[in-house]
Amino acid sequence: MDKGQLLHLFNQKQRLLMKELNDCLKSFDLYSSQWTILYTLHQKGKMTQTEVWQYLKVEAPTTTRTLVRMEKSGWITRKTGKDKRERVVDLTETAKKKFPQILAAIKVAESSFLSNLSEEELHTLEKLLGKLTIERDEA
Amino acid sequence: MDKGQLLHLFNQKQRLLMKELNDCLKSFDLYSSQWTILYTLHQKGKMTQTEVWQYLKVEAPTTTRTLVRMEKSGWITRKTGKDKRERVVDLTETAKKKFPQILAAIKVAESSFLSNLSEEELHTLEKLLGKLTIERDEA
DNA sequence: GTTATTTATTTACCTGGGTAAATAAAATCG
DNA sequence: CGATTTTATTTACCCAGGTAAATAAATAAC
Repeated sequence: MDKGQLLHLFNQKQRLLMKELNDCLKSFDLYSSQWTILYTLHQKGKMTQTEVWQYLKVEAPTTTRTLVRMEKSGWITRKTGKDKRERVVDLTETAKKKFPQILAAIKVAESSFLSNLSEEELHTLEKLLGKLTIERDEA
Repeated sequence: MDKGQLLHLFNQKQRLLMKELNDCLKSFDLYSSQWTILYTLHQKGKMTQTEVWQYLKVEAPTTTRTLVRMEKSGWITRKTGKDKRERVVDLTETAKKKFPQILAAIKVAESSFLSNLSEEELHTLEKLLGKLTIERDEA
């Protein structure tokens, strides 16, 4: 088995998915990463920025930048908490109101992307993806 | 099956892989996308830029930029062909000489990433990834 | 042969992933 | 309490994905 080819395929499909999601979010003035955060906040409610990036496993500076953009475009608020170092992030009313529509559009795109897989294959894929790892030297 | 969660996992693993590959390429002053091009040129020999981006399914401007960087850092040459619009891309001697070492390092990283999958699971994963699609309206 | 169209590439500008280093506030240590 | 260390966030700067529009050369059309 050519592992390089397999991982190349993996990358290409990921880009294809991102492209499709961005396309589908375009009409809402949203981008895929922003949607991920929006969805997370909708599920979990108020979070500090650290909670956000740790949960999404994205680096802090990347998250900061995306959150700043989302604040500017009116999707979230970033209020200073009791601990004045931290920023508490929350959805705006507008975001909450628009959420169902966006979710519906996303679900269409996601279902389309996965449309050739049976329920069983979906489970298999999830299981196999879960096995992909980087072995890190533990100190 | 929560498709959103599955695709989120998909993204996270892809980022993990990219991170690992970039890490492993760091000592060669290379980046994952540059490696992909380097590998392609090693396999296929001289190519025009259009052949490169069409083969890798990456947009032309993205490819141009990466190729310019690779030219600057001495991995490739970009010569004007008979058709003066096109640029023919080729590996430098340095690149050819260093190639085996880099390939070896990459293979270690890739094998590590896939180390929890059996040969059969690798085939299954490839098959499932191949089924991921975006249905485009055909004109 | 001159004009119009296509094709290859580039430029300018987004978003978004990363790292390294700088703040600033809280917590800890002595 | 004052000094040190930790923690949360930000800033600056990479690389890399995308789109839209501009060149420039080749081709096609007239």
